Amino acid sequence: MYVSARSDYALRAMLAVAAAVRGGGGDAGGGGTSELVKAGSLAEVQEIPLSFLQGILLDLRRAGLLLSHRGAEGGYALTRPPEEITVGDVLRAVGGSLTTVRGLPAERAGYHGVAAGLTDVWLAVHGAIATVVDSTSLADLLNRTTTDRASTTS
Amino acid sequence: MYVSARSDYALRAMLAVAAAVRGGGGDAGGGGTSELVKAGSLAEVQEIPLSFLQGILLDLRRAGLLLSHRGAEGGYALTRPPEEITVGDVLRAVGGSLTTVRGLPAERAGYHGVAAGLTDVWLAVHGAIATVVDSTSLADLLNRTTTDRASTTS
DNA sequence: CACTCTTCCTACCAACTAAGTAGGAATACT
DNA sequence: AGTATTCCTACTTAGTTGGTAGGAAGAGTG
Repeated sequence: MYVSARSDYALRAMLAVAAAVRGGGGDAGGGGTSELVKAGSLAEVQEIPLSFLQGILLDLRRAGLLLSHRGAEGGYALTRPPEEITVGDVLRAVGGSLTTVRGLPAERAGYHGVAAGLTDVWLAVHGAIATVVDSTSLADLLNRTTTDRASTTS
Repeated sequence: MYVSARSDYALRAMLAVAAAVRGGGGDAGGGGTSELVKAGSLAEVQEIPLSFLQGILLDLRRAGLLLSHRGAEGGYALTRPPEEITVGDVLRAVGGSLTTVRGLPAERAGYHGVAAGLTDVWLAVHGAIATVVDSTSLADLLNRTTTDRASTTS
């Protein structure tokens, strides 16, 4: 499994958005879509090149994971609570299929002869990966961070 | 998980070697390293560019999965019975680590702040993949091929 | 309306990797 | 000596990845 910079950045950005809403405004907010986070602040806090990040945020919005507002007080917010967004959702939003064999989506690798059994292996691997990433939500990751390992040194 | 052409070819070549020994000579051979398969015949039966395959076979030999002999009646053979060689062995021989985050080997991705929990996700994914590929041997794949699905049309 | 701030979108660039090729040196057998 | 094969290095080519630049479109403010 190769995790590209794009996927990595996307996850970090989503986590940062989720955390900002939690810590910044908390549960007090009443209205509809308050607590927007700007791309610039995401880039800064997670050390991601801003213009690169903007393209990623666009993908996440198109995939329906983020909503955005332009203008002076614009920014980004999650469309769903962090409990309902999984790592798999984010990965698929920016990266397409989870497993590919030479660029093709696993099930149509086209083997002949003695290699036919390989298709099953790739499908099994795909299933194993999906199980992990689809059962881990952003909320899980945030809790793990703040309770379990509060800023360990190096 | 991206399966490169290199990894794919490596697995198919190993399977072809294992099958050739099985079908060609069987258990009759007495001496040390009989039943050598030539790179050319592997390339042909699995439709792999020969000179590309040669580099892959070299990696497999260096990793201790194949032995080779030069000269007129030269070729390749497995160093261990196909029951004791797993898919994971082959993948690691040609591809290095199974999971990488932006080129780095998973455990040293270097996250700060709210993203710290991601390391655990990648380790879990790595474990899930390893479980699958390390519990599937070449012999498993050969049996699956010959019994379960003997040359299905298209 | 003018101005500012931010997202949006397109095009582009540089570096790297993957896939494949070519040509020859070493080695083994006849 | 001669031939067949593995071995090894260097190279080419095409595609992807990571990152940058520059503006157009929208949203609020005085």
